[in-house]
Amino acid sequence: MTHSATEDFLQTIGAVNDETRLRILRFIDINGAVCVCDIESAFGMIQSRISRHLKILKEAGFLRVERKGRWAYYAIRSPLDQFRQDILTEIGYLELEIPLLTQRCAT
Amino acid sequence: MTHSATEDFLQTIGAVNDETRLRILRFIDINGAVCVCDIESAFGMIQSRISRHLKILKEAGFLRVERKGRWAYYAIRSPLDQFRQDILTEIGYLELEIPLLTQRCAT
DNA sequence: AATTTATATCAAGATATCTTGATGTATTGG
DNA sequence: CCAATACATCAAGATATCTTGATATAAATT
Repeated sequence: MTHSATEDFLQTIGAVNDETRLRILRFIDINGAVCVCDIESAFGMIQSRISRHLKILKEAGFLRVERKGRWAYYAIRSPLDQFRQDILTEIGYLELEIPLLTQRCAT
Repeated sequence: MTHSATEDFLQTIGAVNDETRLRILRFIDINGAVCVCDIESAFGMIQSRISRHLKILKEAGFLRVERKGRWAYYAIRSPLDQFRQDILTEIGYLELEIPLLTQRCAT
């Protein structure tokens, strides 16, 4: 399904209208490509919740996925258009609680 | 009540996460200071609905109000910070249905 | 002072979004 | 082949947001 510019705008805006997604987006921005279980353990949130938020961020054009074996690596989509880049920059100014990526789940 | 940077961001984003508000914001951006009844008649929406959306846009930092007699004139707040300006610019690219301001209600 | 006009706000129903727990699918390792 | 792991998706309840209609306030007009 294709999107009008307005639908695209609202989808982009809607994706960053949630603090959990802001934190996840920033976490990925800081750490680069990470798999779902990395986020899950760093944030202490259940998997379905993380998966859902990643899907929303991906469909809004902020993230890309690359599957390797059983893992799905999410990273900031590149290149980002100017507007999404502006949003990401703005998110960088917020005082979000971003957990540390202490250990990676992929062996 | 004061806001954290994150709350401010979410309030700003939340304000433009609604197509009606995008249209109202753009309408004001195009026409300059307008009163509530101008918007009401141009959009063919009931007054409480317009009033509510204006309040949300004002509290999110996009609009200012100036009261003159019984009218309340809403205009784009100036100066706008860079991020809100970026958002407003982006809204300018959308194909929104913006009604014409044919007649002003203030005599 | 009473009425009209412009605007704001509130309560209630409709709609959308978020979270959780359960289930489904695919890949890897035994 | 079977079990375990990583991830996706769905259904249901909780929460938030939007719309409408009713009511409140305040200024202007009579």
